[in-house]
Amino acid sequence: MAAPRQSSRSPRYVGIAAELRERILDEHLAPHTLMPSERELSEQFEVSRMTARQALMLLESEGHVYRRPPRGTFVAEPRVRFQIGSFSAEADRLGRQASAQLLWAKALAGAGNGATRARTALGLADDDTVHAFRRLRLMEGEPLAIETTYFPSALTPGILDVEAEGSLWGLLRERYGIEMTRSVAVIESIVLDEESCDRLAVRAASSGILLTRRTFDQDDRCVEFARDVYRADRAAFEVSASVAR
Amino acid sequence: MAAPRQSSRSPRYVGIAAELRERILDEHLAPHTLMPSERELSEQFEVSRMTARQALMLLESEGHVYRRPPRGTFVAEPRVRFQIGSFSAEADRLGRQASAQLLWAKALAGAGNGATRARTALGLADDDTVHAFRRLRLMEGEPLAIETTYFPSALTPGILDVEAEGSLWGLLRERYGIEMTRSVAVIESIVLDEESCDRLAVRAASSGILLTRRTFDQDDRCVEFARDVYRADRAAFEVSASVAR
DNA sequence: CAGTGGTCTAGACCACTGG
DNA sequence: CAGTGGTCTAGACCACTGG
Repeated sequence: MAAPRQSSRSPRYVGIAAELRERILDEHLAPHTLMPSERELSEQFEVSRMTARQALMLLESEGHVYRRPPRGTFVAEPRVRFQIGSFSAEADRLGRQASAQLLWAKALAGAGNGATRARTALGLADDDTVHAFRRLRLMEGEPLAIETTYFPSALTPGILDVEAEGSLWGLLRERYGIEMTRSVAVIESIVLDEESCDRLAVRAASSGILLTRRTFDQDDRCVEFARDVYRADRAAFEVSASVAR
Repeated sequence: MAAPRQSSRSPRYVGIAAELRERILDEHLAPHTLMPSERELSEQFEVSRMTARQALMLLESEGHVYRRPPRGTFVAEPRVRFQIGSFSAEADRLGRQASAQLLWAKALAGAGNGATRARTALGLADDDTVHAFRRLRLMEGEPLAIETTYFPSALTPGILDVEAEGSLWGLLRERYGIEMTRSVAVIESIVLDEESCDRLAVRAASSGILLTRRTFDQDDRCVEFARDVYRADRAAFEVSASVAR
């Protein structure tokens, strides 16, 4: 029940995490390799299970391992590098299979539901409606992001009736003659909410990257507002910018 | 010593965090307002201190509160929005005071120390040297980022002897006639290492945003490689991109 | 010196999975 | 049914700060 001497300066769990991290990196442990359980670690390092647990939780937050109760803790895969606004294109470039699972599609009017924010971003009036899609995006069958996309209803009649398992931007081009030309986005680090964690198959309160995007067409109209949530342990973003003078 | 019924579906600490989050948002608690201590919460909610602690740690990871032992837990400030490659410029735009604290400046040759990686990024040969700076960047006196910047030595003779408290890009322009024109960057979510946490005055293993950047000049030579680490709770990035066809 | 968060112990019960 | 991680208890000692 008593705590022992605090002889060394850095906590036990940090040292245990460092040793496990070294094992993963130095021995090039393959992704999905099973790690020792919390109880095994607590015996090996002669600490309580809560301390062993802290070490594994640190490694998880770093993206080195992932946890799948009640199966165990496993070595994680490296991150996928994305460019703004092109989940499908980036998958193509990497030679991987991208797909989308429609969660919902609806027309939004009035306030609330993100409709107000979307209308503002799209430069619409208060009584305009928007068409909205929420889709789970997967790469090689693994869920990586949840995209919520808003289009002005006036520009996209009938879009809600189309199957939305592929590229929405492709649909805009082919069906509505709208060419996306540039995007402006904000990227930030967030904690994922409960629903997102479920959908993305990560544990509660995992770290995520929020990308909020406005996309403009050939006439420089804002034709898309999107709020995309990515798994922070699996995604990185590549961006380019010209330097302001 | 025994755990109680697990009657409701969501954990106690999530509910406690939700209630505290609501207090902060609904009552518009001012940044730096003192929150209840772990011991106070454990009494109020009739849970053990470890459970109250879990709730506060969740709020901390969300950026709603920050902790300053042994003073207590406080309401956090909102995030600052950055553009790629312009700490000083963005501070100007926001009407805030930016500054830099030089941590070190040196010439790097041979392998290791990030020199190999910097040379590769800058397109240099193995026997070229690079000039490197590490600086703590502050806004209104608050540390927000640690920048590590590499320049080809051949292009920047004598740069190590200049005071580096201001804009390095300004220095390049005025002293070396180098105009930065565009940047390519990768943004990802990381866990901050021990030294970075110390410098940025956040707790061990806090979440950070890593921005790795290459910047090109008027002749499209890569003249800068940078590895910048931002506090995830205080920074967001605004980027723009043209759509690939 | 009172009070804080950080770390740690040595247990407990839970839902859930795969063999 | 054995084993996992998730949650939780009821304590403990620590370094450190501000009054």
